[in-house]
Amino acid sequence: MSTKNKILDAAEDLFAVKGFNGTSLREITSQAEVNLAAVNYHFGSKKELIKAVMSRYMNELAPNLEKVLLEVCEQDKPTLTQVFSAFAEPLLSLNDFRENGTSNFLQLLGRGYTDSQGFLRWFLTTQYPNVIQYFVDAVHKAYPELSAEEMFWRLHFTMGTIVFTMSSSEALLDIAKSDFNQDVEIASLIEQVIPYIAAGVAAPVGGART
Amino acid sequence: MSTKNKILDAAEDLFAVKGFNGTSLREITSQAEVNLAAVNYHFGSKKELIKAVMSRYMNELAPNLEKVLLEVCEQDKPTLTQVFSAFAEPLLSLNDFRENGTSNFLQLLGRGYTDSQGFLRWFLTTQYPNVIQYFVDAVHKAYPELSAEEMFWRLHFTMGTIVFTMSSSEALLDIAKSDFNQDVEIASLIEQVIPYIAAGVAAPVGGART
DNA sequence: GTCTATAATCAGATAGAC
DNA sequence: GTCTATCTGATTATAGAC
Repeated sequence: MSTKNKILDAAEDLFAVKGFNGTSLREITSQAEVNLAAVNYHFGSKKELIKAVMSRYMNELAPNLEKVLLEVCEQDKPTLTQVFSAFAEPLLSLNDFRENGTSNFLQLLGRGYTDSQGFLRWFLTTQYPNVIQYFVDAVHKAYPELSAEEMFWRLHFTMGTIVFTMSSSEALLDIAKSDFNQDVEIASLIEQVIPYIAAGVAAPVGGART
Repeated sequence: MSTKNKILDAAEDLFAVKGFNGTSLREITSQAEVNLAAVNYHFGSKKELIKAVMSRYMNELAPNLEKVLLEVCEQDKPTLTQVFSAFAEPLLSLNDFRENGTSNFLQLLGRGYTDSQGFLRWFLTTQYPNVIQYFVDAVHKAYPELSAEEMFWRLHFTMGTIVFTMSSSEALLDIAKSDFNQDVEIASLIEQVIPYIAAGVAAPVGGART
């Protein structure tokens, strides 16, 4: 395996667990068993390394997401559950791409939102605008009564649910195991979150009474 | 104002924006206009300072939360919307406690969950167990069909929604302003999130079809 | 491309004068 | 309690030999 990939793999694992700020290049190169200077040789800087780690996943994921979201859009009257379920398969197939790919990617997503003051949000919206556009279209088709403002907020609530859950998923899965003797996999976690976010987005406008 | 409080105030503001890892003691003391050595004199270490910042809010908030949650529990058949709405008033009253108190506190909560690898979760569950217990009781009374496992997951989804939304609230409020010319306040954000989380927690067990 | 060595900077913490 | 000065160790990044 090339030095570049060894660095990417080690960086990904460490970033997911300890965050971008919390991981030093020394930890990365030592876990990757390469020389410290290799990071700057291959990537130029730590910031570029972070981008490279994220791009590797997004380049794999984006075409698949665009495909399934377009398919949902082509239906006459898609349901919100269908929209959110569409994410499951592309996300889970990241596990074939790399070991723990799904949870690593979602954790990185969470880290990027909170660690680096919006840098990742900028990166995603400028580099992968289609995914976001298709998603908004799909939700709009499933729930046309939702105004643009309400859609904006509810999608961010949803992003929060996913990203936060996944960025603390390791701890949560541990607690679930010790408290309920329940050996939850990332796949079933995704299954559990879908009804939650679908119901949240589908909530009646202007105050639910549930 | 005492040196100790000047440090607490500055630390709080910086921690909320840049996270615990991302804020140095030098930044804190310089913004507080006190000497660098004062932090270690008054608090002993950076970790203790973090605890002190969080405790100041929790000691203010915990009794109020316990009170309103007990009130909800005393009702015959509370609704989930009532349970979550109960949080609004104590949280918003943090704005009287300190400028931007509500959003600062919620951002700190979010930081603590992702920055420091579970340290804050440990801190809250061991130092303020009553709040959590009363909350779980209230939700159980409003939705008794929910099993302990499902409750566990849905409450963490809810925590994610709140915490993530608030930790990126500054950016989100900016976007909302420029995109929709909508001047949203933290209070109306809380109002908007309540139907979302109430619907999510209330989602039918075993797969919603919405 | 890979290495050693080191520069330049910044971190948290502390000793000791006042 | 507050200050200056400094220690110790870690960080990112780079220069230059091989």
